[in-house]
Amino acid sequence: MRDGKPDRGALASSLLLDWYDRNARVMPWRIGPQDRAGGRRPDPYHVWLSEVMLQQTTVAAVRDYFRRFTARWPTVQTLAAAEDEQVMAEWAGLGYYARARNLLKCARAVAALGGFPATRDGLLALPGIGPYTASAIAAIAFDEAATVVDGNVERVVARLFAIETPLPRAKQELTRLAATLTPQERPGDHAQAMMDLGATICTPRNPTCALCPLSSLCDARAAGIAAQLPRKAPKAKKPTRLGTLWLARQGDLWLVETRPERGLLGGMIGFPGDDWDGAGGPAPLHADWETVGEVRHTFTHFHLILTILSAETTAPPERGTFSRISPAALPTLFRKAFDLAASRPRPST
DNA sequence: AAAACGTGGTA
DNA sequence: TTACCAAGTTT
Repeated sequence: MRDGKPDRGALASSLLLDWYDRNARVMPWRIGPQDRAGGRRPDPYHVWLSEVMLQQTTVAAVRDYFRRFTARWPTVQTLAAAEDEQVMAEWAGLGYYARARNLLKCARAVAALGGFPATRDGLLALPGIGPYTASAIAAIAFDEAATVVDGNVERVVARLFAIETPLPRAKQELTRLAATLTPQERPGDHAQAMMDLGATICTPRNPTCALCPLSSLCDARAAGIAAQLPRKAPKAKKPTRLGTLWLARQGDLWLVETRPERGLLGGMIGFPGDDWDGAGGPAPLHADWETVGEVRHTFTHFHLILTILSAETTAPPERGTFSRISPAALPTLFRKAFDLAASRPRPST
């Protein structure tokens, strides 16, 4: 620019936006580039809700959850007024349950404020909103020229500038470089374009460079190392843990307990179990327990193999409460155990 | 600052 | 089956 050379960031952004105008993915929470140009704005509530759901979660998994949440709670005020258990139940199966707890805290804070803060800094102060989400909402809902850096953007930028430093060490440099691409005009479309490009063209394994609007500017492409970037530090092997789950039944009622707010599956309904450390533990009530099978499940940082014990009983429990449950309100691990025990034939009365 | 925190799809 | 990956945040 000042030196007369074309600004690489501005050129990249321009090419990217042209591509986005023709190739933007359609999503329930998104205002497409055409409507956007016509002056339509996305509802900040929709942007926030979708962004939180999309944290470490695929678009395919989020779609139906987003539709159910917005059908049931059309505004942040209605969500703020919802009961915790209802929101946790609606989130069940989506994972990372701290998001749902923070979602409610955030909705209540926003309702108390009378609306969403319109700046990145203001958004950053809210629970469950970190650097990525604050930038995304600021850019998409409020046209702030904030730089959005998610896994897609890290990959696109690492390749565009051929950054060979492995993640997470490269994070700061990638953020700095991503900022050189962020335009003052259409920052929200730019952010979504970067993510669409990363999700559909500049993919982790086999990038389709032939279709990429930025291929002529891409250093990694020129060096023939696009598919090798970004480099990542090797991950630790997951340990395997063993445990037991007790599924006690009284007709249509099952013995369940609400898990502590903090920690794994926090705040969710679950069946009583031991500590999943292989040591076993006392059953929640005295009964003639029958082994009905085994459930294997993998969490972020360990594999789990649970023995599922079941009993039909009227004995008083030492833990938990007998309740009518909806399998859909259970985290996936417990839903697997439920499916096993519930499908078990039992003596008719 | 490293570790905790879910799930389902894909190679 | 195993490992990686997906619009990260919190402690």
